[in-house]
Amino acid sequence: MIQDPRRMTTFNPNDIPSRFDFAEAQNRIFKMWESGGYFEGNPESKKPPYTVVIPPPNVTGALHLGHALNNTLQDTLIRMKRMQGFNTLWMPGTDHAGIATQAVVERRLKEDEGKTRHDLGREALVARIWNWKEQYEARILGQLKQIGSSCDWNRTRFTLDEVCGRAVRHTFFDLFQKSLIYRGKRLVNWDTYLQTTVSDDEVFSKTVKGQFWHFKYAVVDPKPGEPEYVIVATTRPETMLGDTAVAVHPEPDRALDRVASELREKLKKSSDSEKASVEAQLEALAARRELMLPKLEQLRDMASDGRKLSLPLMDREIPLVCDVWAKPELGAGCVKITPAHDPNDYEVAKRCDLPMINIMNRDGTLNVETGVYSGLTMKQARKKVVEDLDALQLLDTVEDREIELPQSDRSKTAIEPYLADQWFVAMSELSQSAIDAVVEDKVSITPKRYERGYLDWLGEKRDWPVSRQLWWGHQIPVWTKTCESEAEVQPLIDAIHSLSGFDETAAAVQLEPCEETDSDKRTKLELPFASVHVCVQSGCEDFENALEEMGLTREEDVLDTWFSSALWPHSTLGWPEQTPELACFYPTSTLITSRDIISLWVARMVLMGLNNCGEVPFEKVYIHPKIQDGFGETMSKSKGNGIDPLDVIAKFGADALRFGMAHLCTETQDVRLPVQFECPHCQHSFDQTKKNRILPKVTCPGCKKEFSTQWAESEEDKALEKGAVISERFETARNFVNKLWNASRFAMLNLEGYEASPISEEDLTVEDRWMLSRLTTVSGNVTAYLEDFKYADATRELYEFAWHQFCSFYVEMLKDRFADESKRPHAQRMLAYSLDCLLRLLHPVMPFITEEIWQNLAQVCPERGWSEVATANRCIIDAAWPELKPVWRDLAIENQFSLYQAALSDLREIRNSQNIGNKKKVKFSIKCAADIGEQLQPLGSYFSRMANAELVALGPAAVAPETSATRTTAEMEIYVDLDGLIDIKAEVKRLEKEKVNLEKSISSKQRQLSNEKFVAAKPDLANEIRTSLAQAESQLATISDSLQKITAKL
RNA sequence: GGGCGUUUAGCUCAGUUGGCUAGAGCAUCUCGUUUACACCGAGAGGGUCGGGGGUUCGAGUCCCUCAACGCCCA
Repeated sequence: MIQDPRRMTTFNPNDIPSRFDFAEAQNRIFKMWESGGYFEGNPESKKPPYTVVIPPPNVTGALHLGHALNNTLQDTLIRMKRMQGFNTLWMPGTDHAGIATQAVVERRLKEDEGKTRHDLGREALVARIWNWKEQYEARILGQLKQIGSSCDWNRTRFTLDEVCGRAVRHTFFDLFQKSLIYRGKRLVNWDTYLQTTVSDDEVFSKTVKGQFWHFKYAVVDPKPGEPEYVIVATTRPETMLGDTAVAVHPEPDRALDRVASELREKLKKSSDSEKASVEAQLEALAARRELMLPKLEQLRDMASDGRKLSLPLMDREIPLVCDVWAKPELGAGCVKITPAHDPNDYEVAKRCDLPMINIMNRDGTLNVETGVYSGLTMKQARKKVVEDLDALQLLDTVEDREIELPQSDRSKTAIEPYLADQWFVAMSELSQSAIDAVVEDKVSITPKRYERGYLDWLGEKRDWPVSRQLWWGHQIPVWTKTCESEAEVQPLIDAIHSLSGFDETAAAVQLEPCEETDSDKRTKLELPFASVHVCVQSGCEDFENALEEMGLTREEDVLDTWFSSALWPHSTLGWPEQTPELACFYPTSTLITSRDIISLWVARMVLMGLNNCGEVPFEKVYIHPKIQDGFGETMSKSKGNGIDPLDVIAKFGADALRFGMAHLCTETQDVRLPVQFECPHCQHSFDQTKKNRILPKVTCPGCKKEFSTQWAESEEDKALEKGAVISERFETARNFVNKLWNASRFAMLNLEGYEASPISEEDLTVEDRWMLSRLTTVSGNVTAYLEDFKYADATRELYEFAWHQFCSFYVEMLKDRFADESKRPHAQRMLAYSLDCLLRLLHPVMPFITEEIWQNLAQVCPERGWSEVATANRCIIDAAWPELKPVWRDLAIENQFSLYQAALSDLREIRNSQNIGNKKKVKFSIKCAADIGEQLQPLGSYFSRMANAELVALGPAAVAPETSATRTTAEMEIYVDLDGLIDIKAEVKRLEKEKVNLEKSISSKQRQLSNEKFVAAKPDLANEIRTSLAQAESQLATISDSLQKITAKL
């Protein structure tokens, strides 16, 4: 009986339950680690640093299994590094997730109170979002801790907190000063519901049924021979109100030639099934060329001649222009140009210097530019425009057609291309730096195939629109005043410069000339000359106030959420302050994330890290798989197939969740995780289907009772108990936890009387040496696998070793030795030593159970070791990572042991096929070469425990008993004496099968050896095959002989 | 349309540079409560490696092609 200081109770191995009470242990152990300061990175430490920054989860909601995977992998890595003696820091935090969070809170506001954000006002809405954030952040951090994440929680950051805010402002100021940030009018994706710009990444396109409308635009004063109308086609008739031109192709003949030659290329490559269709297209094109080319050339000439068209409904003359955007192979070959509402038309307008007319208000209704259509929604306007054109007999034809409609991922409403003032980051130089970092291998991406997407995306060097018309985010630190005339500009700038507090480190000035657009000219008599923008550093409130007194107003927009995320690796360490943390932990070591944000986040972190700190933010990036459900669909709450990690933890435990996650994490592919409902009444689990996963309540097929799901809304449904959504795939891991727990329980029960002492090499038995050899190999492999992010390989190796080698063989064999007083002390030391190593190897993946066992082990054998005995670390979390002596790796011993394993497995198979009860002891002989006999000799006694079989003869002289079952391996013949027991038919059947197998194998080997080219090319391999052929032939002879004998008894 | 990935046992996945009878877990079947563990132990059955073609002495593995599925970018 030993006092246990942790529990202030008496530790008795007999009291250890046969199952690990993970629910109780997890919280207790996590608190112990946290209060012990084990998670803390120390910037003063002399140890080499190892840093990981968490991909900050969005505060929009709870974590899902993808997060569980992501954080398991990070924690596994950081725990191994901690044990390897690094000064580790895993930096935690959450992301404010701008539009996503604001959209969630706004939706709730609308649903619960019927209010919009404008009813509430900026300050009140932001306060509400902060409230939401506090709630969800607490939940998210709680989830991360439940998973076991060993982050340095005292350093938890939030992308919108003061420290990150300072970094954002500093960065913005720096880029502004370098003129890498500028303001301009651009066509943006406008979400009319949220009334904000959304980035390209937040837009997805949906294919819907629509129409393709053809209109006639009259030619103004056509010359003789010229058409009276041109026909244009569109899927969006209402946009014609903003048309400022119609384009035709400048070289229709060459354009048609190019299309034709592309088709011919395609024809060469296409399969038989496709050929007919491509040929038909070519013919149609040729016919079209015949028919249309003169007309297209005429239109081109009209355009060059400056001919104008009359835009119906608007009474506006618009030019006919030449531009390559027009497609001579389609329709009438003319395309209407709406620069302010279509990305392609916008480009045309820039090339042809066309006016741009904005016809939309921010809420998606039409503005005053559209005259009588003003105030209508797009949908209403479409109907009216079509009707009005029809009434004027300008509607030509209408075709049905599938169209791609851009949708906002945030509001799920249609996106309108919209011309707006936006702030941009110029990407040319910044992108190049991030490209170079990867090309020069300063940042390595694993798996390597993801490099390409990263490089391609950065290679486009598209400027980054960073302003968002939101209230939740970092407000852009720019104050602006518009100057009506040139004369005002310099005095204003002078005045700003002479303000108290102005200096170049605190404020920067940009002048933005106003772009002339046709629209501006017509709506305002006098065009303002320019805008003066002043960007202000943080901590200059007085200066800001002074600017406002001068009549400058602060930009209302906030920054894209990725702007602050891009700074995460250095902002969290305190940059721009030169903190000890920054000096110690930057650049960080490894980033572990998912592939969908390689460009959005990873690439931007690299370029911002280089810009701000002059060094890459991390050396390695590991991209992990994505988790899908059993149908290959991504998991999400909105589909009903999302699994809450906490449900998995509640049912299987955090270690099982983690082991299961790591076990799934293979390099090549995404993983499918079939999803089940678990009945809260009878714990029966059954597969989710696409049908039942969207129901508010489900009937359990086991107990026939109903339970509710996440969709329950009615009072009646909500009153039902809620069923969890889980996956049975974690059972394997849970069973493994149990196995480990019981193996260690066995150890505690048998370590009574343990006396610490160095292990004497003389006392090592064959099985000890085998265990040491395996342990050495496994620890080397696991280390290498984890360093290379091969999590699945590492867990497979550990599972196989712990279960099928350590438990099934080594522990079983120890039982005999524990029974022998003289062998007991050495056996105990070996058990303590090998279990100790195994626990360390498993700790990164399964931290809780290994810590619990470690501390229990300390109760029975606090002092352990090999050649030197020392008191084990108090906690396994910072125990040293196992480094075993390479000389222990002994293939000869492993081969010797596998002889025993092969014989054992044949014995067991005979017992089973002959249906011999466990309690019936059998006698058997092994006929083999003398050296094989010598190798088996020391292990011979273990056949008794492991197969209830007594080895009566071993070696070349052994003979088959009169009535026996026979098995052969490459090196041995095994005869089990079955006098009075034998099931002859079963044995005949078994032997015949074996005979067929051997014959198959022999003929395949003979075929190979008779192949002269093979023997010449691979002599070594041929020799091996010769040896194994001889063995197989000898086996066949034995089997045939036995078969003959036994058949005679039938 | 472009790029990447996947297709191996009923399910989820391994399978190094081509080389002996293609492996594991779960599920199925048989036997078993031998005191660490029934969340256990022993054993068995189950695969023309998506289809076709090629290179090779030899292809799950390399090449071409067709098909299906998934993801990313336009």
